[in-house]
Amino acid sequence: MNLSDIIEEYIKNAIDEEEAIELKRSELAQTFNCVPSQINYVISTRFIPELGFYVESKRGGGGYIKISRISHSKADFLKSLICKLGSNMSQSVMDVYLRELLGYNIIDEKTAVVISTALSEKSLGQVDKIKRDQVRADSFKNILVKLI
Amino acid sequence: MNLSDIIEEYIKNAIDEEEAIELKRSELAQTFNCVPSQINYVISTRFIPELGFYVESKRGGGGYIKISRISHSKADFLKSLICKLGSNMSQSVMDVYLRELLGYNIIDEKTAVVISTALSEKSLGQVDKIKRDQVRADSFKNILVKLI
DNA sequence: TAACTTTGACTTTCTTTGACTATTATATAA
DNA sequence: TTATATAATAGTCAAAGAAAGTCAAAGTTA
Repeated sequence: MNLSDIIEEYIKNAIDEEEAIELKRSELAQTFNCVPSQINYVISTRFIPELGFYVESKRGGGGYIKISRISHSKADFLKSLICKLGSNMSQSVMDVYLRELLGYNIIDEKTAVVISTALSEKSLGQVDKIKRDQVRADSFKNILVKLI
Repeated sequence: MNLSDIIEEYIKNAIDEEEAIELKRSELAQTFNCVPSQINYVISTRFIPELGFYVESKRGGGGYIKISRISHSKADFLKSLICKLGSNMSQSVMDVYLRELLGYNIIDEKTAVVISTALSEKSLGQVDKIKRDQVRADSFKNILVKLI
């Protein structure tokens, strides 16, 4: 576990049951003995909307960073997700979506793993590299449609 | 016994009773006084799913290589199925296997649908027809390994 | 000779750091 | 009271650092 992972865990722990929490970037940085911008790094890689979080902040005196959990209607979510998808999808982007679906309880852990594995770079290894992302997008969309 | 064999033994020893271990590629390479990529060689030749292992890793600071034993407590069924599978699988053959897995309660209905959809002829439509059955076999095998 | 092993140069991914910028609240000056 | 300076925050971005991955050439061995 690196520092970013530790900070991530700390924040998730702090949110826990709450709907949202308010942090002081500089305090948190001091707590973990890192530069303040590392907090931004952690937030921008681990508390993104795709993972079910929403972040607001304010600068200046009394500034803060507020992290909230977001909740969504499942059907709407699936539909809008399908619309959003293009004809290409990398494995990492897919995994982000899967985590998002997980976060909203639209799929369970096992299903996420199955999909991720089925369409991993490894599984599609025999497909031309250029086409892999297209095949993945096709398949993923078909699955989402079935899930509705 | 060559170096790769020794490293293999070392890792197997380290896993021993454990479910999984986390290695640092560079540390291990130092321990055995070899180049880091030799660790990849050992892993890719001796810790493959067919031999009962699966491997995950992460690059960058705090990176690691995690090797897990595929647990024995789970159905031998999956293992023997994996061994049985060839390098080609049509959609209809896959669906037969899925129904079988369903019958043994190894997967649930939803998972079966997801897999079937993910690897349907439609989903793989962009893959050359000749390769579709190979890709499906690869992917299916990877899924089975994950299911263990 | 064919298969397996060892090596190393190059690539990719993820993290950490720090200099510089932008915004907000508060104190001070006009 | 209003404008301005100052301090207190947070944001951005790119460079440096820290792993792991890939691939092909060279070496070994059966």
